[in-house]
Amino acid sequence: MEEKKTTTRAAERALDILLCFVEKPELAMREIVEKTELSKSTVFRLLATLEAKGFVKRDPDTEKYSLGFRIWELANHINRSDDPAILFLPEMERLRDDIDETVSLYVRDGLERVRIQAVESQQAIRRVAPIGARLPLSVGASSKVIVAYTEGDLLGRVLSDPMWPSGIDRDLYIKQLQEIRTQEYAISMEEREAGTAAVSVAIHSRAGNLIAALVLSGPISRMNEEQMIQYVPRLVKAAKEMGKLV
Amino acid sequence: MEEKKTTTRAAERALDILLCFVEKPELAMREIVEKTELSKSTVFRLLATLEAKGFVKRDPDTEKYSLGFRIWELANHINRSDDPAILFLPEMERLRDDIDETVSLYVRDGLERVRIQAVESQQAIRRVAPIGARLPLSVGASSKVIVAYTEGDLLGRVLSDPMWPSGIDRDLYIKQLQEIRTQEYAISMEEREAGTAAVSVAIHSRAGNLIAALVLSGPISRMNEEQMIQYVPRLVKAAKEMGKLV
DNA sequence: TTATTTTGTTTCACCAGATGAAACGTCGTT
DNA sequence: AACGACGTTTCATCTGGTGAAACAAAATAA
Repeated sequence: MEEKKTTTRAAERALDILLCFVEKPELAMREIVEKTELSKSTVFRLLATLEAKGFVKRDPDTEKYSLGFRIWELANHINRSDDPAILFLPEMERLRDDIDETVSLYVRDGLERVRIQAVESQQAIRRVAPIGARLPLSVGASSKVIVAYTEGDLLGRVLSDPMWPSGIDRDLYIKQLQEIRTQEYAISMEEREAGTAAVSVAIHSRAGNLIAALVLSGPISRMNEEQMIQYVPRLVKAAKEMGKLV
Repeated sequence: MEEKKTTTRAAERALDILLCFVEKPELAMREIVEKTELSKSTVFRLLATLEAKGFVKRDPDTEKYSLGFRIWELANHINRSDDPAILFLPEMERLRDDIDETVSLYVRDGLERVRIQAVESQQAIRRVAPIGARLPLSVGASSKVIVAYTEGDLLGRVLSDPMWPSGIDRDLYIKQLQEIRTQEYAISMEEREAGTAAVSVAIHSRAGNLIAALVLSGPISRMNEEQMIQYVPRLVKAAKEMGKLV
């Protein structure tokens, strides 16, 4: 699509290696070679660089790599309020007040999504949304948003996950992802839970990275497809506002 | 000194830029150029790379850079128990039990040190050590250990800090740093607080990075110079053990 | 206002140094 | 002993990272 090449390959690759640890906390060099599709020598050298700077460490027994103390050090210097869960809360509340359905925020963790923030509708019948809940990436509107906008071979790994539900058609799933990328929202009707519908959009940073999936969910009695589509512009607006904060 | 060159320059430099944010949470490009002593073009390109991957973000108004959401993301995937404050606690307790003086752990934050962990002596007269206390890098045994083993121009910045105490001789301070690097421990007698003495050693990661300063402190009535020097081997042993954990 | 400085962005020719293939080492397994 | 899996090192090739310098934009001075 866009062709901007003001980036440095070697650095880019080193950062990619760091991001591998989001999938799995401990990695052998071989696994990193597979994930990044770089040559053994390159990964070896970049890992040596990262290790020398303390960004990764290596267990001398298992010889596996994991994130090093520098990450911990940097994390201490990142503003607590940079946590999307805190940063996005006011905008989520505004959205909930406008529509009065439950609003959730999901980020990916490996092959799952985690609800890191939620504000519930104030109606008697409402979707309850405990923070911290973990759900698979195979079903649900926000799952598809996350997979649709994540670069790399996440899709392949989700599809080949042994936990993939036998009731779900892989080809349909792939087709839905395409649709999501063009229409920029995802809808699910009673996909994971009977009686529940949801509509989700992606939150991107200014640089274009996927930060999280924003979801509006409620009972199908109030949320038919037509209704949900009418909510989309409001959702998109909220996601844009949130993106600006990151 | 040591000549190992299995590292990648570009990646190394990108990581150096990230570490600049430990000093100051918001940096203009110019400041990063100064700190890293790289050329403008290089910093510009590397920042673009870091921004594209979400490791730094740029405030569109001030045009200043700060750490991005990826750091937050990685931080969520680092084991909570990788925090030195938790990781080193058992070894600190062992040390305290052996010597029965207060043991503290300091890390640097800008031009200060922060006590991130402490276990106190169980004697009636003892050094009390509240966790979270912030002290200047100009005085105290652990300050000098931190400055002595930190690469880059930390020393210059400490010396030119307007907060430098007028009572302390800069040349003496520099000389003491040299001594610390050769003898591998630092001693302070009533330097910051009357009646208190301290002996400190560095904790290095296996890769050779300074993680923290380990300090034993107590009343001068029990801690004369001779006595403290006898404690050094035990301190060094503890620091070695801790270094293995990182 | 115009001149000057400071800071950020883009271009470009050069060649340092990043790269991947392949060889080598070192385990553990059959 | 032969094999395979994984990590390490070497090396010839040539990509792509580099800094200087030009350019642009914005702030400050005059």
